[in-house]
Amino acid sequence: MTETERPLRADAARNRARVLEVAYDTFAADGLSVPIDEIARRAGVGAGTVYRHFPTKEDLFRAVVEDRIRGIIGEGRRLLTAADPADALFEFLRSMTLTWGATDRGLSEALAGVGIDVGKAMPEAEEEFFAMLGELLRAAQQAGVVRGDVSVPDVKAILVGLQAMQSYNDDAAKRLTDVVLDGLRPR
Amino acid sequence: MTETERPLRADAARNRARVLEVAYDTFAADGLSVPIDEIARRAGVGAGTVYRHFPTKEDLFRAVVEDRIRGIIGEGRRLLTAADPADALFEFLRSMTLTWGATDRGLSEALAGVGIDVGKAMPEAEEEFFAMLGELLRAAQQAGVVRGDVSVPDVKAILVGLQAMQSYNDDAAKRLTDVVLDGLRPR
Amino acid sequence: MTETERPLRADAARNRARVLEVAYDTFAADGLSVPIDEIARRAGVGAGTVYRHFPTKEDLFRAVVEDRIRGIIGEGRRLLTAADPADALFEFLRSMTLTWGATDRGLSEALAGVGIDVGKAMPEAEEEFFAMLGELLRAAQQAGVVRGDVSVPDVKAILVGLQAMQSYNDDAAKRLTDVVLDGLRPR
Amino acid sequence: MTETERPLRADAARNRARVLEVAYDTFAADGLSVPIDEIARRAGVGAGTVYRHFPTKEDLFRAVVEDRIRGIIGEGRRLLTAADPADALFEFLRSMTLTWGATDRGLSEALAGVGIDVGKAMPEAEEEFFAMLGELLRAAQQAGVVRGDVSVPDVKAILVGLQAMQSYNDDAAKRLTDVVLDGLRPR
DNA sequence: TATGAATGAGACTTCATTCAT
DNA sequence: AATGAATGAAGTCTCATTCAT
Repeated sequence: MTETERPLRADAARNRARVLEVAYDTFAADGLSVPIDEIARRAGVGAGTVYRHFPTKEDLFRAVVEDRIRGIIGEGRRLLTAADPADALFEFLRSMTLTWGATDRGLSEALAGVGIDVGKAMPEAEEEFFAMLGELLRAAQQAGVVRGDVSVPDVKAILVGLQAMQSYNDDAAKRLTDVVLDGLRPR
Repeated sequence: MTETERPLRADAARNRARVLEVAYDTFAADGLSVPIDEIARRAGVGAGTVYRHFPTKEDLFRAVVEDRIRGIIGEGRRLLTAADPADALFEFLRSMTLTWGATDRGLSEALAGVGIDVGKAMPEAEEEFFAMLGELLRAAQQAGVVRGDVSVPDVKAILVGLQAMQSYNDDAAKRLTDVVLDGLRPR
Repeated sequence: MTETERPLRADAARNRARVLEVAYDTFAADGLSVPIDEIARRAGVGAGTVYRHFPTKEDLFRAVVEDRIRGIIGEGRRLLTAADPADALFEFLRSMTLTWGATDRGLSEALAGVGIDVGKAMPEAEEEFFAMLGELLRAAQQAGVVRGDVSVPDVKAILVGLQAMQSYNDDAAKRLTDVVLDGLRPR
Repeated sequence: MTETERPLRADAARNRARVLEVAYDTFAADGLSVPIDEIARRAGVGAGTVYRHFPTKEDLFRAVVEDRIRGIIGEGRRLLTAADPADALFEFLRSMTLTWGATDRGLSEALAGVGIDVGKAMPEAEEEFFAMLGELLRAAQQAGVVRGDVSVPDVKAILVGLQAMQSYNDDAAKRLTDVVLDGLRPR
């Protein structure tokens, strides 16, 4: 019933994957303001090829960031089931800050709304992300390890703050993340 | 000790001050990516005049941000003497986040290292800023209201995080700033 | 006499016809500046297929326009035999302007030499077209309804003017075509 | 009371004039689709200079075409007073077609609405142009040399047609302009 | 043969910086 | 010193044409 999108030809799929991979790395290393031409150059393709797969720069952002966010959502859900639900939220925020944030500048920018508005560009992913955060938050609150007056958008705001802190000083972040997160615990 | 800088002619000084003032407001409102031409236009001078006083855009950033940082340093010292030293650090961070941060986009960007690297661009101001932060921190630690294992760079990192949180969601920041700061208190 | 062109395979012939048909409609509706990719898409074939049958965009123009011109030539000859020869020229110019011109932007452009030079691109068709026009003109002149000092190229130029007038203001053209054509009658 | 637009600096005025002059010639010779870079190159300035004086391509069109149209309006008014009012309209259309049209492809395109919509881009000039045409038409109709059922838009449409005819075949136009215009006379 | 992916030369536009007036 | 005009290197995106599959 959905449109049958025929699979990409092998070479095209390879190129698309290559562009996406290069875009991942480049955005991660240098942020979202890298020129498309630079990405094309690093991928060893013409600029037109990038534009064939991703008609605007925002489409490329979307593809990269959406993939990342889905990975993050998966990570969150995995923690929900695998780890102690009480600690899952803390685990998640710690991992987002110290693992993902430390290696992906583009992702941090996207989450902070710099260069792309995730809510507008991919509302579904945003929604799923918030839903997942909600589950983590609820579990933590029910276990009594997080204050009851904290909302999901609050957690997102905290995350943005943690990532900014991490970008600014990775070393300090390693020690401070838990300090900040402690603020979320009931007194 | 210092180079002999002949004093500016009166009109030149006036122009410099005017440019700086306009740059303050403009960077505060629109961030650091505003074109120089726009600043010149709003200041009612030619672009060349801006470049005479500030040979590169970064020099203008530096001047604006340095001035801001000096203001902030003053604010910190004032709190140290005027307020209860125990609360001065919390007061300061709250004010930086909710008052300055909320009205000065350029400053937030600068503190977060977007567009300019404060440590490299104006080491002296950075140093004084850190010194002031150190006094606030020491007072708070001596009063026993802040954990002993927190360093000055840690406080700066916290500040950057708070401002990013504020930029992202002003509403949440109003409630969460104290929550985050609570994390700094001894358990 | 002619080069031995092996007949197209059935499916190739079908594709060629399909492309041509889509190109007709598309050029008619949107003019000659439509991208080839768009035509390929609408025809349901790959761009390469278009280029196999028409090695350059101009070749496609040529094919479309030549076909149109052959249709027009047929129309002229039909009028010569079916209608009163004296009125056939006027009928023809009226029909070209108000019927063909009004529905075929690409044809108007082609006749006016925008995007393609018919005389250079398809001399044979041009020649036949002129021959047909000559017959219409001669008949009209012999009937005494057109000035004797008007040549075939003159009639073509008049036609181009009429079509431009029609493109510019269809409403005015409906009233003015006969006014302009009146100029051709002997005083 | 009106904004005081300070006069351009001498060198800027020279450059602006040079760009405009080159644009005149280039548009006249090659039509309105010439790249801005090409105009800059021929004028011996950087592309940025063209954009300083004419922020968009349409602004440059406007400047060139508006100047031309004002010239034309002047020509029309001159004919109204200098020549026999009865013949002024015919003189004007003849001149537009055989003198201006023959040397200015860009103007013909503009009048026909190709590349720029004069009515939208410079409504005042359009209005003045139509007003002037109206005066010419009224004078001719009062003198009894033009049919009473012809309107100002009709005259404009005729003009577009004549210019297209001229573009297509200058030689024929020389003989046919009067033939076409004869159609406007009462029978 | 058909496909549609890849190419790469531009097109328009912006803006930090330099320089003639 | 001040002015604001000029420069030219990007940056985003389009499209006729070629070519691997």
